Amino acid sequence: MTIHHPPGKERIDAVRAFNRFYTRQIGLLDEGLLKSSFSLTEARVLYELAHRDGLVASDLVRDLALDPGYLSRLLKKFEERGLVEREATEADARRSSIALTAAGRKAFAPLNRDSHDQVQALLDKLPVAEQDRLVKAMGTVQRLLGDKAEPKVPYLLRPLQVGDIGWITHRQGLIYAQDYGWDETYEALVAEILAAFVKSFDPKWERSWIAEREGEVVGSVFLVRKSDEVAKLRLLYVEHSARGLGIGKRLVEECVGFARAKGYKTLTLWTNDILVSARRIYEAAGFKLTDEERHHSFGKNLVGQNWNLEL
Amino acid sequence: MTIHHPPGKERIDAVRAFNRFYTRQIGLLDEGLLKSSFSLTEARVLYELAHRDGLVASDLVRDLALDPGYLSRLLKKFEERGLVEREATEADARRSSIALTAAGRKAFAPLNRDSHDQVQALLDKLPVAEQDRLVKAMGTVQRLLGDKAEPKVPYLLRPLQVGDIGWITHRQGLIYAQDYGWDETYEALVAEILAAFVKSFDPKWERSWIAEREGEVVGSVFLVRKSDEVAKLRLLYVEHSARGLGIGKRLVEECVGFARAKGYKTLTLWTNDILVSARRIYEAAGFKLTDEERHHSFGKNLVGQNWNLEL
DNA sequence: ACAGTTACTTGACTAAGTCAAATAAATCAT
DNA sequence: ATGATTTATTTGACTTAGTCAAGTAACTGT
Repeated sequence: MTIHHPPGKERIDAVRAFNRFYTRQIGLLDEGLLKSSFSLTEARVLYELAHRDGLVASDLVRDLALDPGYLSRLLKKFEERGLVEREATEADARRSSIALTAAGRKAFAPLNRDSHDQVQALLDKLPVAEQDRLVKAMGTVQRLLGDKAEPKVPYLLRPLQVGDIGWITHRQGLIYAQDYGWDETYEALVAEILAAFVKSFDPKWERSWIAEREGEVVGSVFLVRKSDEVAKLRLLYVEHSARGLGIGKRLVEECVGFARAKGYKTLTLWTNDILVSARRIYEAAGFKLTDEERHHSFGKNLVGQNWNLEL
Repeated sequence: MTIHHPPGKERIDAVRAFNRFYTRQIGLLDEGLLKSSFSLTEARVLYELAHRDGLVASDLVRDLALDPGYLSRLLKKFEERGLVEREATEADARRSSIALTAAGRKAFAPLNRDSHDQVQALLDKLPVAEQDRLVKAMGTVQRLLGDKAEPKVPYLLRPLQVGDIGWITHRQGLIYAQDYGWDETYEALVAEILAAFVKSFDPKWERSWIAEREGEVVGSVFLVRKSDEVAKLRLLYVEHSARGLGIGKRLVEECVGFARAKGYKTLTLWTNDILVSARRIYEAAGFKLTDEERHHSFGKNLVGQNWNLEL
């Protein structure tokens, strides 16, 4: 089976269709403003002022992509109506920080409430599970199109939760099918290993590390006990989208550290020679190749390798 | 472990944040139009005219949410510039169907190309896998907010593909954790069953059915051979979002039909008494409860049931 | 047939946004 | 420090985009 990536044109058209769709969607949401005395742009400015402190005109110009002249007049009008106050900043006499007055907040409140209610009405039409999907999908769009502001925490490690072993099986199945053409028996092997891990899990001697980034699983590794002296590292993987953050290295380091702390003498692992980037991580961590054997698995001819690290 | 549904307020705020974000996004995309001689609204009208035939003014008013008077003048201007032609419809003399002329198509082409290129440039900043995620997320948003135009094919059944067994494990793990509080050992059981299914799969006697809706897995069922005479139905599930379409019933019917066709004498299954909606499906299909036993599994006290259907 | 709609048009506006030029206060490079 | 540049904001002079209400002609249902 091959994984289907739509050709570029199809993706571009899909994005354009979404833009048309959302242009209309925003138009519909704006209608809610008609009964207020504010335009969409005014409402956007008020929103920013209500939610952020110490704003200066140029911030608004940049963040809302407004014409400076237009904004200047708009703020002047707000000031005349007593909705905002401007105070010159100490550092730079050209700029003044803009803040809503009590009257401004009072004028904004119904606007804000209407917008809130409108969105609530929109969401209420969907069952909760779909509301979650919607929010999640919007978050994905925003994150992918956003200014790539890297999250403060690039990733975090946590133990296994419900849903993880299925998810990891799913992703590993797809990734190895996509990258190396392995068939569904690899996915089945992952499922089997993970099922056994959960069933016979011994927290004293074993552990899992799930790497999560912005709420999504982007990598994992498992350490299982083979004997009093030997632990095995299993199923290391990192999502393509999360490569280059050192997650693979970190996962292996965690394993090694845990194995040492528990007093294992040897940490062993099995992999295949074609998995080059994983191999580099193992080498860097001090693993030595002990033996190789040809095998036919997952629909391919492969060369399996055992690696050991003496602790 | 409980599954976290953000409270309503959080979801509403997330949607509002997305609206603000996309308002800006669309603003940025519109800047591309500045160098053309068309406004955003004009471009939207031209786009519709270029892509749909036999449009009438009121279609545009409805679909693009325009003011009729504004559109009327806009079309008049287009007509004067020779970009569109209007022809009275036979059925209704008030309406006339609007079409781009050759000159209109020529004027639209660079506009269209610019928009295409702009989106392409946007997408090119992302790796292909993320482009796919973006398109998929946009599709989800559009579908959930859209006019609920039910797809023509409500669902389709297909056999197992790479990625499915992990996905099904993931979803079943989460759903049963969410609905009944079962722990991760249930997910492990699903993984184990599915791994075994793939490993020992005998296409002559066994089969899987995956229900897919708009490209997403929404349900599944598996039939495995226990002996020459007995087949077992396993792991029936349907996503909450896809309930009410008769998918569960259909999956069981497919199983029963297959078992009959293969000459099995008995179709058996194991379930738990709390799974009420599944039980109804089994009863409707003619299954009889043969025995029950209390057991402690998945972190709960449960009553397991065996059901049989004599074929 | 005729009351009520619907499809579109026109007139009379106003709000919204643009563009260029001006001003004043920073910053930068000697 | 000094002059050249840049940045932040304002102002003037516009154009465009969009709204609202009223009007006309053609259709629909009873």
